[in-house]
Amino acid sequence: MAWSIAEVARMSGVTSRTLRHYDAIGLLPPASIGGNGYRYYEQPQLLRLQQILVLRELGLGLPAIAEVLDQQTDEVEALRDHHRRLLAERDRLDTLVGTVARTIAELQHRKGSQMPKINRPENLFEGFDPGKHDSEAEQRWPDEWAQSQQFVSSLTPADNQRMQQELTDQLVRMAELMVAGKPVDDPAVQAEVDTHYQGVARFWTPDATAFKALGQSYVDEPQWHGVYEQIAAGLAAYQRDAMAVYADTKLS
Amino acid sequence: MAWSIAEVARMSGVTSRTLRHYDAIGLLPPASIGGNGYRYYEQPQLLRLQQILVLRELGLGLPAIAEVLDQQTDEVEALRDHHRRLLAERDRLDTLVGTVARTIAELQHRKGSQMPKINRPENLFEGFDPGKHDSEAEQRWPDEWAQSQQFVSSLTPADNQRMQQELTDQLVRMAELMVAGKPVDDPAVQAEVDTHYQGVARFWTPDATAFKALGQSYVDEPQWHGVYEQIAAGLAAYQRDAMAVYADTKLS
DNA sequence: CGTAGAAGTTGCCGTTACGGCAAGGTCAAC
DNA sequence: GTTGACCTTGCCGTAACGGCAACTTCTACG
Repeated sequence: MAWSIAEVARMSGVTSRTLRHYDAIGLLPPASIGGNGYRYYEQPQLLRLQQILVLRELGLGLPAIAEVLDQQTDEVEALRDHHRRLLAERDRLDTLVGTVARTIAELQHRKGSQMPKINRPENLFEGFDPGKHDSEAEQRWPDEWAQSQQFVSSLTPADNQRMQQELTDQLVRMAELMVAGKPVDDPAVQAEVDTHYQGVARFWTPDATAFKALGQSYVDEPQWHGVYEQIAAGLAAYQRDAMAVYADTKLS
Repeated sequence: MAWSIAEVARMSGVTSRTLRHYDAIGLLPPASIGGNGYRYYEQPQLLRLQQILVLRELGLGLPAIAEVLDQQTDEVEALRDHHRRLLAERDRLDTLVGTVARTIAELQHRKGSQMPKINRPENLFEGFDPGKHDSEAEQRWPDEWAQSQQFVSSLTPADNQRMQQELTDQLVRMAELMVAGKPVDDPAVQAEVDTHYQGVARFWTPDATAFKALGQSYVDEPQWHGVYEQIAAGLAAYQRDAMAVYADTKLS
């Protein structure tokens, strides 16, 4: 009784592609090949296939399986050899697992303690006097300055509280982008600048030059600079650069 | 300062072939390419290469490394992912190691129609009468025999208990070596025989011929033979052969 | 200034055990 | 005769390069 390749595949659970492969490497030649080139398998081939699959389950390589089944190598010997390699490989993975785990722990430790730290102080705007800054803005854009002052005076303490909260959120998000290494022209960073711009626009509407000057003031004005640097080192300059890009691409 | 590919290879310990590969897959493009097609690297590339090698040491794939270094993926996230895969693979190998070991044991069982099982009976020396054996030794080495008997009579029951414990340990270790397929001239086996020799030397000091005869007696004398075979089938003959090798190499 | 030798380049094959696909021939049934 | 299932060979791809071949370029030396 001769079986076709698909029948053997169904009976054994392997694919016909695999059977062709085993034929190609000489591991399991069919019992006969028809005049049409078809492969036909019989009982001995099925037995051999089962033996192949058992050894394959153990992770033995196909050349090693062939040697064992062709009696060129003692089966126990081959398996002991294989066992040693498995042990070595498992031990290697074992130490690797430990190394990777320690690396993860170290990275998290470094991130949370030493390197680019992101703070979120509660009293960020404590002692922040609105009149003590923006002196340059007051001189260069007097109309807008007056408009802005009028808006500020209309705010309730609760309004102030909420806006400070919003701003702190924005700063922290920006700091995260900076720590993540995003360049200032990254879309995510620019989206954050846009949020900032919308916030500023509630007070007054800066053009490209004014917006860049505002960014520069975050670095120059000690009060603003202190606020930014309290969040994360280098954030003031990062914010200024991001705002400059925004001014150039969206405001001109 | 620009370095050629071979200079970078020497500095970093990788091959130039690897650097070309990293260029080909876009992982580490050179800083510039000369009109002659030569690759030239500079400081930032060296830094990136070091980062690549660190992550490669952890077993991370090159595409994953590229994602991490290009800030497309969080490093900790990638490593956690990698850690999970490593754990799964290690566990797979772990079960495979057990499966292969059991298969080897089963094959040996079938092959010798005897189980390579190692027993550790508590009553190994129960009913063991020192006077009922070593009859040949008594005749061939009467002086040493008398000396040995004198030493035996000086032992307390606690001494006897301890020495039986020691001997059982030795036998079990020897059985493990046998089951592991070690040949009798394997260093580990010979080290075990040496321990055995030191133990015997507390009673008397056999030469090569006497030590071989002692080993043979473990096979011939029913009481000793029973002790060895209770530990593992074939252990008596294995011990004898190992002792013969030891006598030939160390005692003559 | 010509040439040898070192060093650079691209490109292709091989590694493991197949998976997937394409082009084309064959078989069985209607 | 046609259709659809089944078969064939053959090539590409996988991970991370190693190795080799064929060819060009740089550098030092007599």
